[in-house]
Amino acid sequence: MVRPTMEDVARRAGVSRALVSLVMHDSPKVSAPRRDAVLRAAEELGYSPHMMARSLASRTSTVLGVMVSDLRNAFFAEVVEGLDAAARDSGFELIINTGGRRASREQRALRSLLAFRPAGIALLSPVLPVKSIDAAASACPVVLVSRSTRLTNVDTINDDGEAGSALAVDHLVSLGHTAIVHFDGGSAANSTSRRRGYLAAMRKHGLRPEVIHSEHTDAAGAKAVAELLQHDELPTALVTGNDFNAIGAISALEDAGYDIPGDISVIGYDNTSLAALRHVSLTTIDQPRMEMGRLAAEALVQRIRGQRAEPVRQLLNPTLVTRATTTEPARRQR
Amino acid sequence: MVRPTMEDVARRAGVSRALVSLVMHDSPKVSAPRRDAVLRAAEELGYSPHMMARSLASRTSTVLGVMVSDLRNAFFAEVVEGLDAAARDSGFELIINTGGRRASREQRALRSLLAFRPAGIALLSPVLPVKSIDAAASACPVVLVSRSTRLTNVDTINDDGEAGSALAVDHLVSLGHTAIVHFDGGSAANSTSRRRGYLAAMRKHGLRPEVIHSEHTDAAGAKAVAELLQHDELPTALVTGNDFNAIGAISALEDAGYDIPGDISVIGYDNTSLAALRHVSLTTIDQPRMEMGRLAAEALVQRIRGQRAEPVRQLLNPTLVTRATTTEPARRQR
DNA sequence: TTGTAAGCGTTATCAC
DNA sequence: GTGATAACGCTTACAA
Repeated sequence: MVRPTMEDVARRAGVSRALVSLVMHDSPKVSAPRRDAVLRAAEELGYSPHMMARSLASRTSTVLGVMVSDLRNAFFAEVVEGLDAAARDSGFELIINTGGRRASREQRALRSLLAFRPAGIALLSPVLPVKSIDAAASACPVVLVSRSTRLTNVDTINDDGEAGSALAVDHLVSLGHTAIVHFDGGSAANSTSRRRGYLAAMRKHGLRPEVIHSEHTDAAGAKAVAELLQHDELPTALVTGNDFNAIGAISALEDAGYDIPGDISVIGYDNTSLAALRHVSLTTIDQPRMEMGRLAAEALVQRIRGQRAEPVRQLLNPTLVTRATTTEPARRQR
Repeated sequence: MVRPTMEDVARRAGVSRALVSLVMHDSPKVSAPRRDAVLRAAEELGYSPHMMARSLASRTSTVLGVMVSDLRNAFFAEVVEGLDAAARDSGFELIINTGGRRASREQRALRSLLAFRPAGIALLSPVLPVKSIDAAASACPVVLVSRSTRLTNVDTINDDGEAGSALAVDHLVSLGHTAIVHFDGGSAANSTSRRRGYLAAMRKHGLRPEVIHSEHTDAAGAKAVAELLQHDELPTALVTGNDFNAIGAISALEDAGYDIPGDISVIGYDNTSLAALRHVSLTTIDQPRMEMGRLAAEALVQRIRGQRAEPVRQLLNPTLVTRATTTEPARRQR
């Protein structure tokens, strides 16, 4: 388990350590024969540079710290995948910690990351207090995904939840719907902006908004439908808080004898992989999650390279994915 | 961005660097007043130890390298989550790289990880050649998840795909089914053992097996049903290669006018989050994915601590999750 | 072009 | 208990 060092390579190649260092960074100012000798010696010994030692000596880092609440959440997993791809392109490695959406655990995770003196840190939807974020930002560049801030030394990458909900409402209105109800996402981080977008869009079209409180699960979607069924008159369309909620709602509506989309159109949010299943085929709102990860990494790299000082405020546009759960309203109201 | 060092803390507390080091490791052989002085100085300066320097000087590492093909795959995301939890419990951090299931990329990812001189490495379902794995194992402890090996210096954590399929067949047989068809997973890494388990279980029960070639997607499931419908006589039950395939099959069968499970019982594999949706409510086979991650981390930690030299060969038992897509066969055959 | 030597921020081994 | 001092594996002026 004891690996060869630069010293070993130097000795074997009959040169100095500094020369080996130059070769490893393929510096142009090394003569061909020496370079070959070094490369051969390294090859024979199975030498590979020691990143930590390199980092320490050069006072630079090729590590990007990432704090994510939970990788099982497909949203974060995709953002991390985007981060990873962009980081690799720029020669960085990811060191990942989970925070479980609990401030205390996030605090610890952040401290661990900082101990590696990373070149930059990406915080995905953190619940950390602003002062912790500010403190981190004074140690290295920081980018926030799915969270806003006024800190000018911190970049942010967000998806435009208001625009997404507006897209959903606009789509339904263009199909002829006027009675459109929103199932909201309760305490989830993104539900406020989604609700706000729904309300604004309804008002814009001169329609009366109605919000039923729900959560981001299929059980909650079914429960919200139960509540809805108490009404004298049913809406012709539903804008749900996310795909799971939509699936639960559809299932409950079908159980109650309604046809989707014949009787009621339903639209989800997130375009999770299940929305694409032919069994589900859910019309929904897509956010460019991988893209968000890429942009986060790029924002960090720019700051690391000192190419930018002003904060970046990315607000990504969601798009509508039309599938089989939305159509024109039935004529039953006449 | 220039952070205080141990030297700074020592100076401010009026002690030597060595003493600060002792305090940071809360060594018992430091007098209370000195310890307090050091702690206060550290606090005031916002000092935090430099992991890389510590690693270098102590010739130890608190880093676990992880290579995963794709975090968007829920299976791997959950395994990583388990790794992360167990690593944190033992004081390790994860540094993650993706390999995209391409040997060349995996090779590069592995090299990157090794450059950090990690304490151990976890390879999730790698397609790397054995010799690369062996080479890595000569640098540090290595654990393989979802891949077997004869290398005795490498541990493996696998789920028992044969047992899982047998569980599915046994369940159906106990309900009274005899005409049970398998949709296999094609070129996927796990499909061979699942198919083998199906075949063995059918033989065990004295039943005639029938395999229809398919893939791990819902579209493939639907396609396999189309093929099935050419038959004169339909089976009463389906053992599919995974949950997506099952959903696609169910959807296609319903479109063709069959009731699930009234006419045909269907069983999935993986217990993905979508199987639990009430709209789907799929009977399926569950593998303890988080647990696999935990065990992988523990295997590494044991080797790192020198507590074990013999290889670990974990074969985890899957379990049957009974939901709404399986029931007794209809009597139509009489 | 190549070598020398002084760090980088720690830990570890000694003396005291 | 506490403090020098020599590593750890590498980079980087600066000399040669």
